[in-house]
Formats: sequence, C-alpha cells, structure tokens
Amino acid sequence: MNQYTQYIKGCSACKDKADIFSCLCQTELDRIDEKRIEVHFKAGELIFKQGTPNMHFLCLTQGKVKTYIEGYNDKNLILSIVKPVEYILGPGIYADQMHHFSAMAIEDSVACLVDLVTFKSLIRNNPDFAEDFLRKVSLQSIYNYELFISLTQKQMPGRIADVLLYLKDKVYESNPFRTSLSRQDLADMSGMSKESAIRILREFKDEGIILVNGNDFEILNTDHLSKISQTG
Amino acid sequence: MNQYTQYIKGCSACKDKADIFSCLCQTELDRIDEKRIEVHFKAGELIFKQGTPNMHFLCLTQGKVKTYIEGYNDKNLILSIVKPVEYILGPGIYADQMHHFSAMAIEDSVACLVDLVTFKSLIRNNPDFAEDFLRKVSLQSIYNYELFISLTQKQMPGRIADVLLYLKDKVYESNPFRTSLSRQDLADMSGMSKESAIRILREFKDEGIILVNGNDFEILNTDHLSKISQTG
DNA sequence: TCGATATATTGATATATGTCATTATCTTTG
DNA sequence: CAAAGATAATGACATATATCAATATATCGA
Repeated sequence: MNQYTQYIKGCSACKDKADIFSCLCQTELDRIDEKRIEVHFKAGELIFKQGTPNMHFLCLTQGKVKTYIEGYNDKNLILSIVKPVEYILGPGIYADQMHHFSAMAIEDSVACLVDLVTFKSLIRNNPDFAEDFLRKVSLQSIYNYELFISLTQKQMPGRIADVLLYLKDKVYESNPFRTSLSRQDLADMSGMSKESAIRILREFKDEGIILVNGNDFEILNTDHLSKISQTG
Repeated sequence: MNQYTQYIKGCSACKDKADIFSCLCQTELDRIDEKRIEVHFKAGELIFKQGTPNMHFLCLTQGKVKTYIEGYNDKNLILSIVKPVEYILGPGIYADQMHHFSAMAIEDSVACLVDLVTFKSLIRNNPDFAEDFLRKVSLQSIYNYELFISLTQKQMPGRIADVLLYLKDKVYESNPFRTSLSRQDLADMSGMSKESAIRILREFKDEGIILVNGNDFEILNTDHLSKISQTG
C-alpha cells in the first residue's frame, strides 16, 4: 500500500464522505489515523455488548450496524440502524465507561476503533469538534424522543409505518429497498412480537400500501403510510 | 438586599448545593450571575412548551418540575421529575434551538434563565465544564434507555413499580413520601391510562406492598417491588 | 441436489390493557 | 357552609396484542 492509497483509505477519506470530522484539522486527523484500528465484521457478528467496558470510540466506515438494548426475557429493542460514515455513540463514554446497548453488524461491516483518551483530548482541545459532537448527541436524543412517542403512544400499524419510513428515508435512502433485517428485527424496532409485525406488513400489502417480497420492500403509497404513522 | 444576601442567593449558593457548577471558577460564576433572570412559577404553570424556540439554559433552584413529551390525542409521556439544584437540559440547544419536550412546575418553583450565548461560551472555553455537561447529558441518556425498557418490555405492574421506586429513590429520596403528582401524572410516567394506574396501585395496596392514602405513599416491601420491577 | 435448520407465515386462543359510564371523594370558591 | 368543579376509584365491556401451535418457505452445508 503506497502513500497515496494510505491517504485515501485513512480518516481524510471519511472526512470527505461525512461531516463527522469536518471540524478537525489535518494534524488532528493524522492523530486519529495513527491510533485507529480497523476491524472487519461479518454479518451477524457482535461488535460490542451491553454491559461490557467501553474503551473505544467507534466509527462505522462500511456496512450496516444495529444498536439495540437487551431487555428482559431475551427481548431486544433496536434503537437505530447505523450506516457509514457515522460514529456509534454510547452514553457510557462520559459516564461510567460501560456500554449501555449492544451493536451487531447486520451486513459485512468495517469499523475503526480509536481509544477514548485520544477522542476525549480532541473534545477538550477543539471546541468546534466538541460542539459538533454535542450536536450529534442532541440529534440522537431528539430521535429518541420520537421513538418514545412511537413506541408508547401508537398502535402496531403506526409503529410499523414508522419503521418502514425510517428505513426508506434514513437508512437505505431509496424507495424500493432491500434490507438485511429479519422480521424479528423489524419487530424489535417496533416493540412487538414478530408475528404481529408480520401480520401488519401483510395488512399493508393487502391494502396496496406497500409491496413486500421477502426482504424487498417498496412503499407504494407514502402519503397513506405517513397518515397511518400520524393517526397512531 | 445587601452584598451578603446577594452573594448567598446567587449562583455561588447553587454551586454549594449541587455539583452542576463545580467546574466553574468565580469569574465564570459571576458572568452567569450577572446574566441570569430568576423566575417564579406557581404549581401547574408551564415553564416552556414543546415546539417553541429554546433561547435559554434553565436551572431549577426551588420546587419540582415535570418534563414531558406531548404526543398524540392529548397524551403525554413524562420523562423526568426535576428537583433543585439541577438544570433542565433540552437537546435543542445544540441542534435546532427548539424545545422537544415541555416543562411544567408541579410545585411552586423558582428557576434561573441564562441566555444560550453565555452558556455556550462557557462550554467552549472551559473543557472541564464541557465534560461535566457531557456527563450530565450522558446520564440522562442512560436513564432514557432504562425508561425505554420499562415502557416497552414491562407490563403494567412492572412499570408502576419502576415509577414508585423512581419517586422514592430519585425524586423525594425518602420513604414515606408525599407527592404533588396526580394519578394522571403517574399514568403519564408509566405509559398507561389513569384507570389502569389506579388499579395497579390498588393491587399493590391490597397485597400489602405499599401504603397509599391520597398523595401519601409508603413502600412497605421494597424487595417485593423491586422483584415486580424486574420480572416485568 | 437433497436434507437439515432457520426463518417466515398463518390461525386459534388467551390476556393485558384501554375505554366508557358511574359513583365517590377531595378542593375550591362564593 | 354549600355548591360546583376537579380528581379519584370502581366495574363492565371492548379490543389490541401476545402466545402457542402448525405449516410453509427460504437458506445453507454436505
């Protein structure tokens, strides 16, 4: 690997693809670049587990990852589907240095790990980066509030509608989309049993709102789906 | 009001009572002190409303405040009960400058408002304060994850148990406690109808787990209640 | 290609929870 | 103090959702 490819594949390349490092100067980027460990995960592999020490800041550069809380009775609640290039922020970094949710690759993925000492020193020394980080944390928090409302105040059709719109708009950013999420995953995103999730999908299909074929989805009537999302 | 009382009643007094300003030096505290506006709220009064611009950083110095998301069909979800001296953090500060939840005094309360420009400049110029703020945001986030699990994976008895333990341990910090929260509020904290909340409270009472008399609560069997919380 | 295993689908049934209506109790106010 | 309004409590009932069991379909390894 020559100097040039090293550069392309390093943090600078990620900076071009996403805004997360836009506040860092070249020197700072180089510092991360030096420290970072690139890890490849196969689909289905656990990246980190809830309850284990959180020693690294993690940035996803390829693939897709689900973050989920492991609750009671082997039930999971999926918080988000992370796509590149985004970091996977755990609140433990600034609290108890533990992971409060788990992360699993749902596709073959690549992530960069950077030790927290380096990360925290960047936050301390670069107020722009700190503000940007706070902005990211805040946006995640805002999304969590929407999730609260969806999960606690909407009935199943509304919750499934929210999941489908989330996948279309935020995760795959295309309308016919193919997902690697299982029906159980969809259920874990909407806080219901997989049987119920399947039933609602079937209803949407019968009503002509969506088209489903295995893991291929197409939303035919976005307006109707949005209405279902709003009416709960 | 002489120099002395001014001092006692200012930000330094709050610094003594809580850790939120522990990272600020006297000069910084004085800066806030100069800028702050003290506002008195009667029980039941709205402090800020979801959807309105978020122009101030808010610190509660007396009373109690409920923060809640206003959802669909006039249903609310109470996120937390804030007690002095704590600030009421909204994620909008670093995102879209809007309030994403509402805050209402549930007792007569006093809050200090500081404009965000002053607050943000403290964050930028004092890394310790920034880190402490991140820690606070993180702890709130961790609590939100617990809330997610409680609300989405536990049945009503488990959710009410969580609310009672929260009030005992985090809000009133005493065992027989008297609350100003209505039954509707308790329902809004546990994501159920007020009738259901009342029914579960009655069951707990009949089983001798708690003692209820109007707004006076006493948890007689904490172990049992914790077990109910864990088994969902 | 075939069997084995996981995943998806469907139907029948049980149950947790919400809704509605009614009565009781507390609080406020003139 | 009484009347009025709010809040709380209870019961009957409707319904959303989970669970269980059975079957179908897809996926994967030999």
